[in-house]
Amino acid sequence: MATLKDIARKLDLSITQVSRALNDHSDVNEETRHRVKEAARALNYHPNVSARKLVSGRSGMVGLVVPQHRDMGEDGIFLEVIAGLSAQFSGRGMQFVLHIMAENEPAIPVYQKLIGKAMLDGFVLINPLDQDPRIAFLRKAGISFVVHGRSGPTQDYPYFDIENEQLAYDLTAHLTARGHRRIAFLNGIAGLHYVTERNHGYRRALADVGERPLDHLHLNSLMDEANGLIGTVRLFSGDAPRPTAIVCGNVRLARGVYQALSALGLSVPGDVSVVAHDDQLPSLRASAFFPALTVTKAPLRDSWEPLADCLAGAIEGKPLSTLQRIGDYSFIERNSVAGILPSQSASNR
Amino acid sequence: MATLKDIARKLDLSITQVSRALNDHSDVNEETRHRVKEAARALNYHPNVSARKLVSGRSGMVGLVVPQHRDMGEDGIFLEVIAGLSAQFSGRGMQFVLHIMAENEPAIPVYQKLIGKAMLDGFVLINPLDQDPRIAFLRKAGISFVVHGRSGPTQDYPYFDIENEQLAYDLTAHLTARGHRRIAFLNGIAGLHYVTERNHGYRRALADVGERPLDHLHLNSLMDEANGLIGTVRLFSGDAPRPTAIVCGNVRLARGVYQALSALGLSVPGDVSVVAHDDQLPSLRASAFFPALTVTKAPLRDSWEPLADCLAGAIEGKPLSTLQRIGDYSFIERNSVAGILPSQSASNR
DNA sequence: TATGTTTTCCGAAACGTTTCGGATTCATCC
DNA sequence: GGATGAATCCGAAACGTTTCGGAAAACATA
Repeated sequence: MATLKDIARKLDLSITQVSRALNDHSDVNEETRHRVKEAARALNYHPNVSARKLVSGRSGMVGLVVPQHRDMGEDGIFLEVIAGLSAQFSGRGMQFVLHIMAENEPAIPVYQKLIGKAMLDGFVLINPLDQDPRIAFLRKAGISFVVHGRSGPTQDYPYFDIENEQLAYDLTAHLTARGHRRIAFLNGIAGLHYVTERNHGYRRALADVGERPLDHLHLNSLMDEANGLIGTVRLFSGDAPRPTAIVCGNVRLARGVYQALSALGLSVPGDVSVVAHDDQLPSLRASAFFPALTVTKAPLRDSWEPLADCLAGAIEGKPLSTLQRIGDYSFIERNSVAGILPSQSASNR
Repeated sequence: MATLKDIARKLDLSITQVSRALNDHSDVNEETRHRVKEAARALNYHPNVSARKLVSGRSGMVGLVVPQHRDMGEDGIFLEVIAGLSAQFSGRGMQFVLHIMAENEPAIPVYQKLIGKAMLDGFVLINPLDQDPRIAFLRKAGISFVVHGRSGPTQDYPYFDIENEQLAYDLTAHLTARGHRRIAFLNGIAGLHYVTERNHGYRRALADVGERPLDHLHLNSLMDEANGLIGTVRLFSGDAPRPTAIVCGNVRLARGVYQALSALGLSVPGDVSVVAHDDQLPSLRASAFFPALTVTKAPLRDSWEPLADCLAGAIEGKPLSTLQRIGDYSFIERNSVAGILPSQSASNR
C-alpha cells in the first residue's frame, strides 16, 4: 500500500514531481524519472484507482452488462466473449467488470446506476437490437462505449462489426449460382440487428435471380443444435414446397441440420445443400463435418482486440473515424453444396 | 451525476448532515432524513464509489480471479459460478468483478496488483488446492476473502464448504454394505483439496471393511464425460482385477461411465454398480439416467448465497465464527446399485 | 440563575491522486 | 550586467465522500 507520498519522502522530492515522473510528463529530469520508477518498483507501488478516478475521471475499468438467461451456458459463446474481452483489457492494464442482470431486469436502470456510481470509464455493448435503446441511452449519458455490431439509422458511435448483409448474400448467392431456388434460411432470434441484416442479404440474393422469398423458409430461433434439428424437421414436413438448400446462421445450427437430414434419410449434398456462417468456436469445427461444410468464416475471437482498441480509444478521446472498424470474412468452399438442374428443382419435394 | 453538495445546496443543509441522513446515522431529525432521501431520489443521486472508497475503505466491489483454460466452456459449471455470484452480489448492492488471468499467469502477482490498486473490498476464492498459496497470501495481505471449499491445516478464514470426506465415505460405504469390495473411484484432478478429501473418505470406507485400496482403481482427471468414458474403458481392459462398482466424482463423469459400460456390453447395475455425487447442474439430471443414478446431492447453486454472505460479513468485520459455513447434502437412492454375493465378486472379471 | 442533557446540526480534515500556475536555477545572448 | 528562455521543480487546489470534534438551541434539573 505504498503511496506517492512514500516515494516522495524516500527520494526527497515533491509528490507532484513523483506523479509527473511516473506518468512520463515532459518536465522531469531523465535521471529523476529513473530514480522514481526504480523506487516505485522497489516499494511495489500501484496507483490508487479511486484517487485517480476522482481527480482525472479515469479508473481504467470498463464494464459489460448482460442479461442472465437459462441457456447462457449452452453454447461456449458467452464464455468466449468474456474470456476474450477480459484478456484484452487485462493486457492493456485495464480491468474488466462483468455485471449479470437478474432474469428480467431492464437494462437502462442498471446502466444508470453503474454510471451514477462513477467507477467505470466505459462499456462494451453486445448483441445490439434493431433500434437498440441502450445505444441511445449511453450516448445521451455521455459515457464512452463500443458496440459489437451496429444498429440504428445513425452510426455515430464506436463499433466493431462484420458485414452481415453481404455475408448472407454471399452464402445465398453461392446456392442460387448453382441452380437452387427454394433456399431456406435458419436465422437467429428476430430483433437482433445482425439477424435483420442477414435477412436483407438473403433476400437480396434471391431477388437477384428473380425469386420471391417464401415466409415458411425463413426461420428465426436461438442458434443452437436443437433448433437446427427442429427447424429442419419442420422444413421437410407438411405440404409446403420443400427447400433444396439451407443457409445456417452458424455452425451449431448446421450440426442440428445435418442430424435431422440424416434422420430423415436425406443426404448432403445429394438431396439438400447446406452452407453456414462459421464463428470458429473452438469446440465446433466446420471442416470436421461429413461432408465438410461450406462456410463464410469470421472468427469471433478476432473481435476482442478491435473492440478493446476502440473502447480504449473512445475513452482517450480519439476521433470517431478511427473507432469504427469492420472485420473481414472469407468464403471457404467445401463439400456440402451440389449443383441442381432446373428439372430436378421442380421435381424435388 | 448529482453529488452530496447538490443535495445540500437544494435543501440548505450541510454536506455533513446530508451524508449522515443518507447513511441512517442517529443524530439527524426524522423529517430531515425524509427530505434528504426524497431529494436524493429526485436528483437520481448515487454515491461516488471512488470518493467513498478513498475515505472509508469500502467500494462495494469484490473480485473473482480465475485462470483461463481451454476447457473452461466445456461444462456449464464456470458459468454457474459467475452467474450465481454476480447475481448474489448484485442483490446486495455490490459489484462483482471478474478477472480472467492469462493462460499460465501466476495468481499471486495478480492479487498483489489488484490489492495495490485498492479498488476491491475482497475476493472469492474457488477451487482451493491442498496447501493453497493464495490463501496464505490473502491472509497476510490483510484483505477480506471467502473460500469455496477449505484447505490447509489451520482453517482460520471464512469459507463455505460441504463435507466432501463424508460424502465420498457415504457413497463408498453404500457399495461395501451391498457386498462390493473392488470399488473404483473416478475422482477429480489431483491437488484440488476436495479431491483429496474425497479420496480420504473413499479409503476410510474401504478400510472399514478391511479392504486395501488398489491404486489402479483410483483415477484422477478432469471430471467431464470424456474422462468418464476413457476411465471406464481403462478399468475394464488389461489384466488387473476389475471393479464391480464405480464411484463418480460428479454426474458428468457418470454419463461417460454409462456410455462406456454400454459400449463394453456391461449392464448397470447387473454387471457394474454406479454411484456419483450430484452438483445438480441444470443441464444434467441424474434422475433421467437409465437406470436412474444413486447419488449424494448438494446443489452447487446453494453455494452462492452463503459465499456472498460470508464475504460481505468478513468485509463488515463480523466474527470469524459466523463466517464459516458447511452446506448439507442428501443421499438419494435410485436404481444404479445392485447387491453382490461374495462368490460373484470373486468370479467377476 | 447556573448547570447539565438531549437533539440536531456543522466546519474542517482526511483519503491519494492529478494538474494549474508559478518559482528557481542556470546557461545563453545582446 | 541584465534580460531571455529552457529545464526542472514545487505548493496548493480540486475531485466527493466520511467522520471527528465540537456548537447551538431547547429543555430539564438543581
